[in-house]
Amino acid sequence: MRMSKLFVQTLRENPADAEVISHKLLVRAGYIRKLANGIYNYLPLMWRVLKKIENIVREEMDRAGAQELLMPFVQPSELWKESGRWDVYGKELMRMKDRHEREMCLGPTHEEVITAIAREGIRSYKQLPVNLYQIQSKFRDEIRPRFGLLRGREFIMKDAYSFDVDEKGLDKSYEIMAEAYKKIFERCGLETKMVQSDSGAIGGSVSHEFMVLVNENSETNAGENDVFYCPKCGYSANSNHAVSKLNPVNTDGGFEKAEIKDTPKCGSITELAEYLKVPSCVICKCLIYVIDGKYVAALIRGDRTVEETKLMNAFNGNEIRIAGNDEIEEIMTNSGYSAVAGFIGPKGLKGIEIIADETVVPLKNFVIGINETDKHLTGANWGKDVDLPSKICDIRLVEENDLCPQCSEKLKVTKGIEVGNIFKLGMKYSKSMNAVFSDKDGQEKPFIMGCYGIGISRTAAAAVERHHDEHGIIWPQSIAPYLVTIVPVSDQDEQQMKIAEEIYQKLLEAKVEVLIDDRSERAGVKLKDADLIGIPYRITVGKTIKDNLVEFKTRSTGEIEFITPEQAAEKIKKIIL
RNA sequence: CGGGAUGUAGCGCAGCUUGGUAGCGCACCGUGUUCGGGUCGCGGGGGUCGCAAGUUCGAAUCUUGUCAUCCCGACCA
Repeated sequence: MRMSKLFVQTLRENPADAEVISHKLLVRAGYIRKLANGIYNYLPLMWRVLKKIENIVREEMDRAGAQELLMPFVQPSELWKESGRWDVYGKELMRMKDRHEREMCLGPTHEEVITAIAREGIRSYKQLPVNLYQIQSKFRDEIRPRFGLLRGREFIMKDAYSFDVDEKGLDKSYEIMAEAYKKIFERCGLETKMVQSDSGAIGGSVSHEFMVLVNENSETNAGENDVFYCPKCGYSANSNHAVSKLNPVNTDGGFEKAEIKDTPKCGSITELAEYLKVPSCVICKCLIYVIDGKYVAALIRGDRTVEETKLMNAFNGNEIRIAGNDEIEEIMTNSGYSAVAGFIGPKGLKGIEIIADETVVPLKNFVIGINETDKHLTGANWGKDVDLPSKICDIRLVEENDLCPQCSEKLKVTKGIEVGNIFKLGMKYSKSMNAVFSDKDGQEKPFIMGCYGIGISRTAAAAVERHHDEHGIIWPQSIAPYLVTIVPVSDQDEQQMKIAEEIYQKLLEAKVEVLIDDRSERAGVKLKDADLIGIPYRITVGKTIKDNLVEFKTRSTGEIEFITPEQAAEKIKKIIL
């Protein structure tokens, strides 16, 4: 391709609305352009990158025995009502009506449609297992789109769905996909970590995410997920799912008897601990949450934080938020108290479920709220002064240096970009949508399903996030829009232009994806653009052509060598083999 | 949805306090110059100042409303 004809516009300055590096660079280098909030045009260079990623995904999915198909982007509400998700998916599902007032939605994911396909097309166990996938634009009306392609509303995704006879089959399908994913990301030049995760709105039991780990010290944190991992045994999990063993701490408050003490203005754990001169780990914290419209009181040790996803899952909820002051007031009134947040305790709460984190169980002679403002009960003990709730779960956020649940090594934390995930769905959809097959014994059984996603556009952005320098993008070779760019330094110099053109033709013949910067620009402009756009190899034809030498530069290493035009062409040909 | 900020040419911004009919840099067009890291000069095109209403002889500027965008929190590939 000739740069003079290529549809690309590079910018000198970063776009004002870009926050993360991948967004800035992709806009500056002319790969994407915003059309609306969270909605982007993929310009020719970007489209080439996306197609590269898609093809890697296709090859590995096909190799894993999956079959590609394409489902509609617009879906009827009926299917979503069958699965029950029409009411629980929330505003993220883009709903609309057609001219006949029929309710439709834009596909955020395709479990419903694929299940409908399976129930019509698969009648016998003999047809199983089967894995179907598609690569397509998805639409999720995100609350807050941001970070360019990393969190758009419209994005390209590969979604695959497996159907099996039984759990054992699903385990196998799941394993095959996990292996395929590892290969896919490896081929895309991305190091990923497969971590345990919460299964969220899609439902199901077991789930893993593929995370591209990003540096904590990068200027912005494009990694939106905290990943906890064990350097020793390899345990790793998203913070919304991670569990840990606790470092031993003193859980005895040391108070000699149960006594109500004045604790003026001690509404926070820090203030309370300081005032009573006790460590925060002997205080029992009580937080009020609203889960699917119902109030829940959560007890947790004072030095720990509630992980809201875990708490929500403990109640099989879909939506969780912390209660507001007016809601707390309502609970207090109903229970005959009048305390404000910070002085709430489980004792005497009416019409509200109470759950305790495991961390509060061993507490002795501890401190706890008693629903009286500016007072706390000290020296409390379970059973004697306060009842221990019957519902005891792990609802805490893991912290760095907690102990690994598998091997007790200290856990570490890092930021990650989720580029793929795999779920064991089980019968969630096949049951609700009555998708069944006849098993060996002639009995009808629901399919055992799995689903597997890869964010194609997000993977591209993650690659930029991971591979760039102060000059621009450094594409991994496998997903670069072009492999090599030829830059004649001066378009005034006939010999330079002639040699550049010769190399270009030679590489074209060898089916190399090659650019030639034939624009009538100064050297600086062309070289800056080559770096910004991030082509892996650059052949610069300059003054040294008088000695029959060109400069061969590798973008990723910065390595430069002077070789003959023939050698340069041969070198590129070798690279593609 | 809550908290904060911003909307002026394709992009980045100034002008607004103190109303007088819009400007700079990049990009674009013409021309000359320069030619291995975003040359320099001359000339040029492009904007209903987000939108609407109001105040005023007169509004980018003041008032009200509205829409959009960005950042911080609750969602997820």
